[in-house]
Amino acid sequence: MDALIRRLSFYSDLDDADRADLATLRGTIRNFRAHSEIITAGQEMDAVLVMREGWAARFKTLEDGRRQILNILLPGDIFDLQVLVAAEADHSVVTVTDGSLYAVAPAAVRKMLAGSGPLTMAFWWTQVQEEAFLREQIVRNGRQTAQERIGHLLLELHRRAQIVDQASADAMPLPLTQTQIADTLGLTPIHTNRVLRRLVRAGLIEMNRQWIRFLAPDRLAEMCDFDPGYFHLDAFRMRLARR
Amino acid sequence: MDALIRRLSFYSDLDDADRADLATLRGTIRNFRAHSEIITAGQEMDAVLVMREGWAARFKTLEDGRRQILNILLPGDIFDLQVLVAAEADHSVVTVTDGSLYAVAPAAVRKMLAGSGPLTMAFWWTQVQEEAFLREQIVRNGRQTAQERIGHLLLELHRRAQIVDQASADAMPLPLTQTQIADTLGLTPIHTNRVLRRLVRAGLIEMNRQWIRFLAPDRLAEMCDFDPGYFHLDAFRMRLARR
DNA sequence: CGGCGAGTTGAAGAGCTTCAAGCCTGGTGG
DNA sequence: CCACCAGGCTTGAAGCTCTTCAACTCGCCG
Repeated sequence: MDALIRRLSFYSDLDDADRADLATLRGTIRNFRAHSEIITAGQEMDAVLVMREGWAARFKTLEDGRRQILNILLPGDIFDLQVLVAAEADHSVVTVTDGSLYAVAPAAVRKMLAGSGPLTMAFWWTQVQEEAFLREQIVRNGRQTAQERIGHLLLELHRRAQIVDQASADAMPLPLTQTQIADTLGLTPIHTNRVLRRLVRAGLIEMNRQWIRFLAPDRLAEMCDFDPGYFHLDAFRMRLARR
Repeated sequence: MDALIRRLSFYSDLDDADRADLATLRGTIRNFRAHSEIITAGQEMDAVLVMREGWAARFKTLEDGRRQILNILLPGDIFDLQVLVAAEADHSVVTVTDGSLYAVAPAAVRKMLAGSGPLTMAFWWTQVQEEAFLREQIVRNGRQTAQERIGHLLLELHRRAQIVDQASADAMPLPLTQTQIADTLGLTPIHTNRVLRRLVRAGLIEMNRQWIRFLAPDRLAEMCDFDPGYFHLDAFRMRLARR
């Protein structure tokens, strides 16, 4: 549960008792291969799933096959806390890479959420953050140009990867295909490709099939109006300090 | 707290004790006029706000003034449950009409959430639903045409208004301006206008500045691939029955 | 070595935006 | 009481971003 501990610790200083509580939540580990559909919309859920290793993507498809990725899931991300109250999934999840996840019994999670300690608050936090990612996704796809969207998404993923120790200061693994990026940003793969090439030619990024390097992160951030305030990282630490 | 009770009751059968608990949550009533900014991004939050009467809209603006509405708030909607863990708002809220809201102390809400009764579950539910609305908004704006987006949004609002008794079977008050609809759907007001007129000419809807009537709801729903499954209404009732 | 998935590039076309102008309605003040 | 003004709605015309259709390349795995 390394990525999860790492992520929760980012918000809340967990002591040994908290870590022990977290251990009891662990549940079973399930491995998965790339491109497998872990959850299918309409399916009845029976466990809370937590990403352990690898990347995945929430998505919905329209009748005629158009696909929209809602959010990318990184290690440490929790999906379907909604299983606690909802019977069926309203969207699907597909894996991007090989990896593994924890499947936790809803009852254990519900018990943990009834508490009020640092662990509970940290969990709440991941949910608040997840919602902020969705909101940012709406702004990006609703009001930004293709170039801005791509830059913004890449910077968000980089920051999120850093939080769980999966990225260096100016580079990270990027296992997404250009089609997946396009489906995230409401674009066609063709246009996504053209814009990515343009960013490379402009000397802003460098990339291959598995990695991306940010050559001028500040210029990129300014170009696409990226302000990581919605991560609420500082705010939370301030609040902790205040208690 | 009529709309809130109405909404929570839709998911969970609240008995008198639950209603009494809810009453203690009531907090203070604040009135507002149309077009006032209730919450400004970056502002520190001190209360959980619940819509009582009137409509509002969450939104974010980019540096250069482009505006994106994230979600429309109807009576019974709860905003900023995130105040429980986050210090500052990451988006703004502006009112659409005159109205009023409840301001509830975070401590009271936190206590309520630590429970596990029908009231707590119903609150969780509103949050799950809210997240589903955000996801649907992403699909709409990412992969649907202007005409589909508009039809889909109108049908969603109608369904939500019905839940809190603010709409009849085929009509509802619609206080949004075309510019606000455009800002919700990532379109220009000009194009929004053109498409709305087209829907009217096609005999699908009838509207004026304050009202909309659905003349052929089924045809409209089919045209824009509207499936209210993401409201999770049935799923929840099933789960309740199962306990 | 053959084939498949992913990436790349070109050319034509559609949907939506931008710029521009006029209209309608409700509220305000002389 | 009515003229005026502002905000919202409506319509036209031109233009740009992104899409669609098409073809070709590259790298990898069987």
